[in-house]
Amino acid sequence: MSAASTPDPVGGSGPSRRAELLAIAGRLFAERGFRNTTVRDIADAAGILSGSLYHHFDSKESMVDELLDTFQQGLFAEYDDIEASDRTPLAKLEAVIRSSFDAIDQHHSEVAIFQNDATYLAGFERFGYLIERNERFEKLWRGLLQEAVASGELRDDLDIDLVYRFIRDTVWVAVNWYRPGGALSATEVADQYLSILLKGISRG
Amino acid sequence: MSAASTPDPVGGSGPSRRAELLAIAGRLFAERGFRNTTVRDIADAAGILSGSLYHHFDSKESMVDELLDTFQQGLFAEYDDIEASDRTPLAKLEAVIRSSFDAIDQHHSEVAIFQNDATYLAGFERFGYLIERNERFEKLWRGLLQEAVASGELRDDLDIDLVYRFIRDTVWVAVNWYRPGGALSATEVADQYLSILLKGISRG
DNA sequence: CACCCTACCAAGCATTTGCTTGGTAGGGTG
DNA sequence: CACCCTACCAAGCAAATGCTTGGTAGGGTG
Repeated sequence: MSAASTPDPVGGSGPSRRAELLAIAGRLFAERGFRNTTVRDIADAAGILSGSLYHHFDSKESMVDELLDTFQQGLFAEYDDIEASDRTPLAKLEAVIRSSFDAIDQHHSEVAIFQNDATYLAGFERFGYLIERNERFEKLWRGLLQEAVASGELRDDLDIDLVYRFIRDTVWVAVNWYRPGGALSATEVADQYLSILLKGISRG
Repeated sequence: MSAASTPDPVGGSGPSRRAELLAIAGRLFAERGFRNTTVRDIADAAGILSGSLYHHFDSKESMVDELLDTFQQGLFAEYDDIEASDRTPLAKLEAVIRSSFDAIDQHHSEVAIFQNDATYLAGFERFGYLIERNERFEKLWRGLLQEAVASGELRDDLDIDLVYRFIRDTVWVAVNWYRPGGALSATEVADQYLSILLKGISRG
């Protein structure tokens, strides 16, 4: 049972079978939730028997693990670039928000899985990194908010904790209705979201 | 097996055992999700054996059904009052939002269950009413928004669909972090949310 | 041709899950 | 005391679920 080979043992012809299966699993996890997706569901969707999945992966957990870890690494790389860039705090915040809508567009399954199952998964040692990264995430967003208040770009009469949660939720919850390839592009959605967030919806 | 008696067969001494069990189930459903809460979990939390639950309820589904249906009836009664009241569209919208934060405070479990499991449950005939009420909900909120735009109270340069989802999500997602009896009261949270929503977070 | 490797099948096992069945303790009522 | 009702227990069943084991078809390589 060597099984569960390393991610993409080869490097030639199109998406490997392993990558295909992972994408299928991701879609199902995103739709039904991790715990409510059975290995038989995944196998059925792939046209194979459930046992055959274990030729490619150690366990069902390994699949989400790989999906979430890979996705988050990419996202944080973008965040780090933005944080290190030369902009005002508010401009950084805007960039981070746009980058997040982009993630919803480009990595829809992973974002949905994270939104729905991270709390549950974080309860296992294996997924301890979810907690660490969540703290890192919160520190970054909250920090940008505080700097933007300090720099005078944002109102100072609001509860920062509440504003933080407001923004975070508003952005990420969009994964529940946004569909890649739909009427509005991720950029258009981000534009309007930022307009509402910054200027409000009331007239004048 | 008459079993699964009508809600609260008696009418005297404090919360009936049945009501207690329902509250326990609600808390667990809210925490872990409906499908991830087993009847044994509920029974354990209540200090009885799982089979004993079936003296009070027909099925696990009956429990969520009763929880959600009862809650929604109350909520829509409030919405109807507001809609029928004598206020401007924007004032109605504000009232509806405040009423929703109140629901998060007073019926935390039910709101959480609805947020997490409504999509899944709506797939069953028994829960068809969830779809109907969702349409009614959407019609009401969206209608108020349109009227408020028409009356000149709200900006007219935004995508109404997007604004609708923005508000809806922003309000209800709060159930994930708001805790009744916490630092901020539901009213205080509603105040700040409305301030952000209407005026935005940017300065000036 | 012999060998090996990838991707799969066929069968099944242990555990968990929702629910059923038949029974019982204990309090109230005639 | 006889009777009944509520709230439970004890035991277990059928289905679903994650995963294991041993095997095989088929293509590539020496």
